[in-house]
Amino acid sequence: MNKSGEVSASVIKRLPRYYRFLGELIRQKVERISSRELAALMKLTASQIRQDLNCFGGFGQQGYGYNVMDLHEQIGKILGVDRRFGTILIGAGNLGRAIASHINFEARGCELIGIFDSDREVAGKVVAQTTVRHTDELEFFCRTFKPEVAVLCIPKATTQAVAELLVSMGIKAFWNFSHYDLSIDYEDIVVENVHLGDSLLTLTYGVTHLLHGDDEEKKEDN
Amino acid sequence: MNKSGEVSASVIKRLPRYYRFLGELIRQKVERISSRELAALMKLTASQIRQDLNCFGGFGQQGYGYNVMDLHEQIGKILGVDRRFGTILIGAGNLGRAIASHINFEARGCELIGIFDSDREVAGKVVAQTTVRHTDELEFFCRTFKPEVAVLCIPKATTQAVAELLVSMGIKAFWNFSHYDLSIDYEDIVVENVHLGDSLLTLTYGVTHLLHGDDEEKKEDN
DNA sequence: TAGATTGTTAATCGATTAACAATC
DNA sequence: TAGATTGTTAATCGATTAACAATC
Repeated sequence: MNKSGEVSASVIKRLPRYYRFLGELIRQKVERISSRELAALMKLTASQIRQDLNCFGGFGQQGYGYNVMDLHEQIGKILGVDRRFGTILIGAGNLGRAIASHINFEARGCELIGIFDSDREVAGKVVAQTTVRHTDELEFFCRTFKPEVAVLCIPKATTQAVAELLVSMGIKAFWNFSHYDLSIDYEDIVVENVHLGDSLLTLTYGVTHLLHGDDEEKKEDN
Repeated sequence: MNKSGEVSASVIKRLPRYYRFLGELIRQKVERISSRELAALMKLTASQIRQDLNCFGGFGQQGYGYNVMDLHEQIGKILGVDRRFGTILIGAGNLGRAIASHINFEARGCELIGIFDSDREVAGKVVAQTTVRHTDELEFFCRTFKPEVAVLCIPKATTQAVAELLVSMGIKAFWNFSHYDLSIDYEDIVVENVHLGDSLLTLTYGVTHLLHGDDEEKKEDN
């Protein structure tokens, strides 16, 4: 945590991983854990864990460590998993359909209430228990149901325009899978870009240099 | 770049994005660009761009800037897009099928030569011009075709075991979409974990705190 | 040559790690 | 109480930014 109450992006990015590991520990019936033990498990330092958690408050107890269930719940609250942000998905192609059916939105504070596609062939089909609507209905839908989060699985070329329309309809956050770096000029819009292609290229870099004996390499991401 | 020839992970993670923006500039027929102009476009500092590029060599020319085509090609070579790493994908569920058809592997130095699934109902079906094989054939396939990269789109529970088998069959790198943090004990294995759930949670954090007037918020990733 | 912009060194900033007093 | 482990401050490390001499 810096001078004011701001939590740095590095810390925030680690929170979901803590949440995930704590969930797993609950499943394994672990009741308490020390920062040292958790660090060993997650391949971090105990120091970092304590620093990270103390950005949000003192969740532990000296001499004991952390109660797993309690810490899991606290981090969940910080992340907002108890929310129900109305969420729409635009673009029901291969990727869009996979995201819609593969991701547990509810477990992450979002509720998928609408799927849209500009292709009239696709509209009407059912994906993840939801009937795909044509994008013609988008504005009416937004006015009626006021979704706050939009998942973009549309081509690069249309992304900027669609995003601007959605912002004007009240969308507050984008989970952007399009190949485009969404940088809205509006303030107070949250953007999370997922560049799968970039991720694969990072891997390619790794293999390329591994096989070429730049003997430093030993990658492990999170 | 640190003392020895090692390039830091932060720099490597930015390379694909440079590559992407330069590709776009080529499409727009831009011939040359200065670090200052590129920085404005990518929302970075000119200093950072010059530092990053100079980890790999002097690609620019004083008083002129960088030749876009040339720089694009150089970064491509560094990433390894001119390679043809034999690549297999395990798990032809929703996500696996979407990845197989949505990602341009060839443009990123990988060639998708096999898709596998443990479900006999799925095996035999065609995904991305490739017939899905049953995992029974996996070992024989690896011995025969010697793939180096594996894309894992399988459930959490099976990931560790599958990964270990694949390492023993000579796989050098994993693009891991399973919910599991793959940390192979073997050295010289490259892992790129894609945690879509974590990414969505980061977004949820953003919306949660945006709407709650932690007025600092103004997120824009990578 | 003069102007522009790089490559590179030095300064700053932030994030991670170490240390330890507080306390359960 | 004694032992363990946190919360937090201080030290270190690395990454980003600024500055500027080199050079096209």
